[in-house]
Amino acid sequence: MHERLLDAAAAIIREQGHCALSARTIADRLSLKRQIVHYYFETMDELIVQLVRRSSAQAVAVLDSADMRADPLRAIWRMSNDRDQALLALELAALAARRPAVREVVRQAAEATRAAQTRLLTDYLAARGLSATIDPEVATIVLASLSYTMVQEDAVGITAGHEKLRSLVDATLDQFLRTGRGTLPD
Amino acid sequence: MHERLLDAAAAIIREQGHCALSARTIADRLSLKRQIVHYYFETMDELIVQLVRRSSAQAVAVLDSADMRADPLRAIWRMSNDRDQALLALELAALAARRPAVREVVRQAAEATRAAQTRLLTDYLAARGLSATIDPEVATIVLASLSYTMVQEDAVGITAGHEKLRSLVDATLDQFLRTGRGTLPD
DNA sequence: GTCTATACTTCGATAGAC
DNA sequence: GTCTATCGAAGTATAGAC
Repeated sequence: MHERLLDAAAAIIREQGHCALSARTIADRLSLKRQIVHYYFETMDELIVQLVRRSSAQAVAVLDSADMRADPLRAIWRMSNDRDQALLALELAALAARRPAVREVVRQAAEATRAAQTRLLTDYLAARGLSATIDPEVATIVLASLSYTMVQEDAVGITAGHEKLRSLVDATLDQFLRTGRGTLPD
Repeated sequence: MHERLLDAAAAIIREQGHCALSARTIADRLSLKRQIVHYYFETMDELIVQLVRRSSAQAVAVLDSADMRADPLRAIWRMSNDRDQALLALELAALAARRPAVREVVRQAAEATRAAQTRLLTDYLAARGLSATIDPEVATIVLASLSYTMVQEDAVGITAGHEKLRSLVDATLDQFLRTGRGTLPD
């Protein structure tokens, strides 16, 4: 039941935003009474903290798995473009900015994801004897930032320029995969 | 009073997030009773719609003013890095994604800002007879995306890689201003 | 214009029955 | 484990006094 409550919480945050998260909305989704939440979690803050820890561990596990290593930049790009995952991460960040009790755990989760992405790219370069023309950590931030922005904007119906941006990123990643380096013209 | 209520609403959203926005928190900030909000605005949705329209008009006016034209890319970069403005825009976008009644007006506001930024850059290039190596609209999205991401992350205490990213963007914008074109190495 | 008063809903959290 | 019952606080909104 512990896990099912966290699943329900994640679904609510993704579908309706973190403002909609409450003991009632979680329990309703499982056709239970809202007091059940307080039986499994002392407070709502504690529930959120555990949700963040679980999501972060899953994301880092995927990043550290073997099938990300063939094309790490595109893997990061695809992962950050995963709509469900991105919306959850965005909402958790917004939540953390206002809620002291979950701030630190969200900060740690975000930095762990960033570190795993950077490690993935650094290992790729080292294995091929390449020296990057851009810092690997900066590259991961740029990719994550662009994809999160597009997911966020898509949710509002803003699409101006998105197709062109996706084409540019795809072309740049293709070039990187073929030649070991690429440039984003400005 | 109409304007003061909108000012208070904007301040609450910036400081505490859009979940904290209510008739009560707005009125409290002005030492008034919460019912005053319903005298000036039929519903909370209507208040938010008017706040979005006002903020958008102000932003577009700044972008269309003469002192942005000397270095448009840096102007866009500085503007998107304005903490107060960025936090308000991010919260309004998050709010719009979940609140049908304000979705359309936020979408229009965001596309108006993007169009004004793109126009600024396009005019700059045309006045100097430059042809950009990157689409102006895509350039504005990249700059806005990177700065919004850093503002958002700063609010949570995430700082990994931010200094390096700011240095890279600064160097790239310097190069663009000097030579009329620049490259973001990847 | 701004207030008091009111109605109804949802929130987090606790106590205690079964 | 899950429930009913209850609390105080906060939410939107309306009616009506001054």
